[in-house]
Amino acid sequence: MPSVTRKPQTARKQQRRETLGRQLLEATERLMGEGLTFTELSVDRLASEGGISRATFYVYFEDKGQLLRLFAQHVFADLTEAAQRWWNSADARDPEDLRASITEIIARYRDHRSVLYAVIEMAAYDSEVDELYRGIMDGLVDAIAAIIERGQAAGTIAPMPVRATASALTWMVERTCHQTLRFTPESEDGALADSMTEVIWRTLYLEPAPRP
Amino acid sequence: MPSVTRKPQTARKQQRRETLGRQLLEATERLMGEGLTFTELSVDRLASEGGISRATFYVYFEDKGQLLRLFAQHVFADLTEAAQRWWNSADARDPEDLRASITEIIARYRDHRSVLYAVIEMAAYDSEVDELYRGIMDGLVDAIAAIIERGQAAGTIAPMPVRATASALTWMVERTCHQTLRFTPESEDGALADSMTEVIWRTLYLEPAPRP
DNA sequence: ATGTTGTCAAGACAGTATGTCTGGATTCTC
DNA sequence: GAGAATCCAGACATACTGTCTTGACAACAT
Repeated sequence: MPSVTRKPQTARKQQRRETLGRQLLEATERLMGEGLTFTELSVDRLASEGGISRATFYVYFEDKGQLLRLFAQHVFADLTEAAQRWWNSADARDPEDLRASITEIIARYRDHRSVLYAVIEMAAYDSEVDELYRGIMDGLVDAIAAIIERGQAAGTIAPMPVRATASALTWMVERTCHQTLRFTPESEDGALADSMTEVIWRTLYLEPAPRP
Repeated sequence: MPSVTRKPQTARKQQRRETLGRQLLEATERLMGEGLTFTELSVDRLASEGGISRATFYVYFEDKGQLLRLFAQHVFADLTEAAQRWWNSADARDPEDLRASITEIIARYRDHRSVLYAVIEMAAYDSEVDELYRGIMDGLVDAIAAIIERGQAAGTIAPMPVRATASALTWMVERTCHQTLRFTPESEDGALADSMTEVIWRTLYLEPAPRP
């Protein structure tokens, strides 16, 4: 039978889990900032850097994957918030709005690049992380698909395969951020925003012209 | 001193390495076809499936990474050949040419998806594989950048950040193939080609129209 | 103050992988 | 058929994972 003398302290444990999560997030960012890969980080190294023992780590987390999924949820919440700005203003057809939204997404991506890098890394071989990441990205694709459909209904966006185009644009932003931010300094983020804005703008909003 | 009685048989060894490489490639595709991840494949499992012992594997290959880089070189040669078709015909500004090129790239990508998936997977945490992959992709970006520059010089392509746009389009194709081909059947490759053709066409060749 | 409870670090443990290195068997080559 | 190359089976040291136990310590209720 369950304990009678003391109520289960799952809430307390949950709180502790989150505290440790924050500590370990900082530890992860520190270690990855030194050029280490998340895969290369052993649980021992990670726990030590976070100020706890390996045994304690396993009290609160199943494994590195669960920890990373915890990190990811916070980061994705922030990133999705930035993306929201885009699709809230998408119907306005204002290129400046679009550019500002893309700029915001790039900035958030840069802030969280350590965790995002770890997620992408682990998604490549861990199916649970992969599913989480794909779920998030699918959500973004859906939102853009909705924009395209609204635009087509209103006659402001040309006919095109909705879902596939939304997917192409979404993954373009994701992968370009991922590959570019790793090596280029923040000072070039403007050019990056320009070119992605241009591609999206021309794809979605430019009037079709007769082809030669 | 070096052996006198028998000349070093490095050529022979090299040949054997390639034979084994082919065997192991087939083994890899077989195992990954069963849903296994390249990371999950132990050297032991891989060698057994390829008909050799683990010890023999280490005679011919440093580790799984070197083997994968060997695979990758063949696959990339084939893929680059397909991409060549695009930039050979790019100046012609024929949308049908563009669509045919993209279709060809998708088909080759689908053929080699096991190895490509393994490469992308391992590039995420192995810096040598990462460098190989980035090198290949950089080559593609360069080629597209050259197309854009030629087009701009000829006045057929609008002013835009050359390198960043080339990068965005390249990674769009890469990532969309990667994410889409994993889950959708071959029958949908046509729609995929349509939408990517549309994005590239509109980005590069469409006449600018006055913005609202 | 005293005993109960939750928390933690430390260490032991089995299981699995890696990469290296034997010895002995087999196959190739001259 | 002798000598060399090639292979396999197995042993080895190392490293990491995930589980478990132990003992120390602090919070807390009575």
